[in-house]
Amino acid sequence: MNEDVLPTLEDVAQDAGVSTATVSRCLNDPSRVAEITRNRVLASVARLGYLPNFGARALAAKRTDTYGAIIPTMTNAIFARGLQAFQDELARNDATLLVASSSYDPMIEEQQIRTMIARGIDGLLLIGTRRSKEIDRLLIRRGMPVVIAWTIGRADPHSFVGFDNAAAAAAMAQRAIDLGHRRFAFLSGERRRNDRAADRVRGVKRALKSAGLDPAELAIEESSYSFEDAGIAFRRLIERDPRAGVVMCGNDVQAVGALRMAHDMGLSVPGDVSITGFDDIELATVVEPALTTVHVPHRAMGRRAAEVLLARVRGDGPPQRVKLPTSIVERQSLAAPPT
Amino acid sequence: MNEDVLPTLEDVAQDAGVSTATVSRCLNDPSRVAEITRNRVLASVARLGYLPNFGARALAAKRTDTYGAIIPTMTNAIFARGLQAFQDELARNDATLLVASSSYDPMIEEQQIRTMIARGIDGLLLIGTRRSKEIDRLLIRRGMPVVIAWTIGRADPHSFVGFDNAAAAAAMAQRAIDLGHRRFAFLSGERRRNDRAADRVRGVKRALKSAGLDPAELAIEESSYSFEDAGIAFRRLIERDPRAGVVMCGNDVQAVGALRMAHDMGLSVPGDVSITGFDDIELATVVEPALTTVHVPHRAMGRRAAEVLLARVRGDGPPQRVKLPTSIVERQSLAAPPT
DNA sequence: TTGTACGCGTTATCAA
DNA sequence: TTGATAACGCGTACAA
Repeated sequence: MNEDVLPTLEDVAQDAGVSTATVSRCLNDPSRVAEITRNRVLASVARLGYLPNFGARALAAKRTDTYGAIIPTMTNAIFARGLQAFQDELARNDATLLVASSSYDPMIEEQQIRTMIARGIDGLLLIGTRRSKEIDRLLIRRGMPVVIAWTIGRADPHSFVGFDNAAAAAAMAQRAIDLGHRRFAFLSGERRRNDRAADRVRGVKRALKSAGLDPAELAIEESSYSFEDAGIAFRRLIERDPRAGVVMCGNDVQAVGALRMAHDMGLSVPGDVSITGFDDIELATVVEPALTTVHVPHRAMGRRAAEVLLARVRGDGPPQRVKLPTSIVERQSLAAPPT
Repeated sequence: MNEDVLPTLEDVAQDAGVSTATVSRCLNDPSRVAEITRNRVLASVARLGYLPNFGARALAAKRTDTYGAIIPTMTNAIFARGLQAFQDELARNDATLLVASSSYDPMIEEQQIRTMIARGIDGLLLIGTRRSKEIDRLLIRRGMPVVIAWTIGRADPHSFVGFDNAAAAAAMAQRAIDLGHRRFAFLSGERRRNDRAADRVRGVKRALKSAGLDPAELAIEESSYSFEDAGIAFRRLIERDPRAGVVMCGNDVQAVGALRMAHDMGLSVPGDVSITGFDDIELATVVEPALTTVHVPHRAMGRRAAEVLLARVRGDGPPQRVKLPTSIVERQSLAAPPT
């Protein structure tokens, strides 16, 4: 039946009665070969079931059409959605996606970046800006095109496709202030390892300050992004300030954890205390009360990130900074404080 | 400063005063080189910041240490968790993960399989068994190690790491029967494109039959895996059989959609109607009432799948069939029917 | 234990 | 428009 070994360019060339160069051209730049020969070659390709050898192609062409993405976790819907959009856009451009998750650990991320570079990726998607100078230098030295998503960094050699975390959080705080709230608490993610979490807290403090409130009075607790931990942190916040009118949360998962704990503590939401989320994942709509939260365009971010990265690799101009809009989705978990 | 080109094996060899073969050995099989030379070589590697060229290595070694995974969607927590575990295990073995999602479309999956083969993966993780004979033949012809997860197929050239979908669903039905239920409805995923969905329905019918009930009376509606669609399908089911005592759902996402629709329709759960889920994702614990559902060991599946695949690539024996246990998690959404 | 030298399957340059 | 052929950078027999 079939040979045991896979067909090579050489085999196709022989079968079609042309040189390997012609076969290669047929595959990579069909317009440069006469239609009649091209048809003959493509027929041979199909008949032999030829597929180019990836290693050989990468070696000769110095590119892999492979892109890397390192995200904090795959199990949060926000990254999953963004990643899916990123991959879809890559696929549309005949590129494939290499994935790793860092568990929000910069050291792990650094190792994964090295691995991916060694894997010959053409470009890299990273989340946020918290990483060592060394690894940044390595990226730059290797000329690796990088797009950073989920945030808008300062000027940088890298591209950015994200949104203003501080401004989005500030807007939500302002909304609560407008409703008459004066006592705020914040249930945050780990700010030390996560610049988006830090930015969100910063945004809220800014909003408080410009409303004439004292940012120093903002009670802050940090928790991991699990329902369980978030619930515990929520209880600590309430214990610290039983009169807090709004507990703003770093993301929707934490907000749902807070919601559940509030329920367990016999607190009504938003009657006794308001709770706000961040991200607007589907989860926000199925809990009771539904979460008032910040809508973030995750899919658009993933897609745009891929576009920016692909353009960069193709050499279309300098790094870009794409700032996407966020909005507040009003549902039931935020209301005016009891009078 | 630095050269514009990246250092090669040659550069390292020159720097360390040895041959390229020795450097290569240092990197791939350190035990085969004297400690003193090895140290010198590794020092050069570090100083020059050498990283092996992926294409060259793949070409010469005929492997890429890259594994593919094609899953229906990244946005369902069950696959996200499994995929994360799969990747973690790969990383532990110095391998990386290539990802694509097929949106439950066999044609898309087929194209992605081809892309991944061309990309030179060493092994492949697929979900379920619904695919064309052709693509299966291609996989076999190329000698591609494949592990199929989330189900236990029949004997096959491929490995399996999954669970018995039919038996798990049957067990849940039996639980409801034991509670006294007699009128069942099933809210399923699209069975035509999804063998796990089909198996689950089959399992329930089997349980009904062996309890002396008529499987033909089981009302079935299909929906996509979104809260919205599932809610609509739930309403159709209730309209078809207003006296249904239990609506079993194909997964937790659908069950939550059903729960919400029941709430909107003024039905109390489990007072007026019981609802069961499948998967046991975190979501199941935060809704009200919490879902009684089938617990599936997603992480273990991902990890074991990686182990099986890696073993297969290393040539450790024939394909394996790993069957993992499932269990029923009793929460609040299933109760005895009103008497 | 180390070195020599060839082959892996492409792409791309240069001629024809 | 097509064909020879030289890289591309590494792994690995085989030899020393």
